[in-house]
Amino acid sequence: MAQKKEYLSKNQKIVLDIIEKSAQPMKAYSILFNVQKKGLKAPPQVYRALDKLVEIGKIHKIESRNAFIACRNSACTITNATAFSICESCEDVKEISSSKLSKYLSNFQDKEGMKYNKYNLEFFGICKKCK
Amino acid sequence: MAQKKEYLSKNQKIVLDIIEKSAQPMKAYSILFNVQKKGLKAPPQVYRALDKLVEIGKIHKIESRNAFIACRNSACTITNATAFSICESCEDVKEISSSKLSKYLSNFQDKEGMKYNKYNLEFFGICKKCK
DNA sequence: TCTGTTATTGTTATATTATAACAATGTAAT
DNA sequence: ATTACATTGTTATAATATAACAATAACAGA
Repeated sequence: MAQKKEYLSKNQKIVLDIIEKSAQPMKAYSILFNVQKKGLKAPPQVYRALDKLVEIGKIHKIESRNAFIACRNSACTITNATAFSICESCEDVKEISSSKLSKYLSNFQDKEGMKYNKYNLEFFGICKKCK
Repeated sequence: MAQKKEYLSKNQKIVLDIIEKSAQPMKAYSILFNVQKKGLKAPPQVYRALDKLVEIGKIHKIESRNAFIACRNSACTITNATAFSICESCEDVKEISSSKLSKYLSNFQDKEGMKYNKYNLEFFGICKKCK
């Protein structure tokens, strides 16, 4: 599950660790604040790590929130098909893993028959706790 | 089709006009630059208009690009179910209107049976022109 | 018409998110 | 040792967005 962490650089590990420990998406500058004790002092150090981690699928960016969440899939390489549920009240975010949904969207074609190699879907609502 | 524009305030009309004239999504500060001749001098004036226009569905925000695009639906009130195709080469963006897709997503339930009142979907690929 | 209420606008300042540019260091193969 | 390449460190700045408050306009009810 965490095997691939071995291939990560020092800074990438540090940033991934802090995101994985968080139950919720973290903002870049909140990450920066939290890793300053580990020696990462400047934004580029954090953003570089974030870029790489997104690229390899260890984390995902929640675009509507400018925040980053750890990927909980066992494989953690799915960077091209992401879906999230976001509670608009408590801002709780969960990754949705529905093979039915991902099949449907991965096979989606538009009117001109164009297919896509990547998508990101964000659902919004009020979660059970907040209801 | 443009009936509802009557209910918009002066600044809202100015901002909507410029976005509607653009074939592509516009960034907030590009909008600001373009409306300065019309008297809107500061970011808050643009962002307020953008917020309102998004709220009433006249425009949509492309979250992955921090840009705003005019809604081409006749009704222009659909603010809660949006889907876009984005070319990663030329950055061309089109709103997808597929009743099949919107039905599928509007009815989607997660594992706990939770339904959502809103979603935003962004597809990425290479458009025909760029291929 | 007056008056209170609400929406809209104008304005300054500042917060938040993200990248450019370049120097320094580490790593690993030859 | 030398080269090549990835990673890190650092400073500065760009790009995106909001807070806070004053001024004005729009408008309904007394």
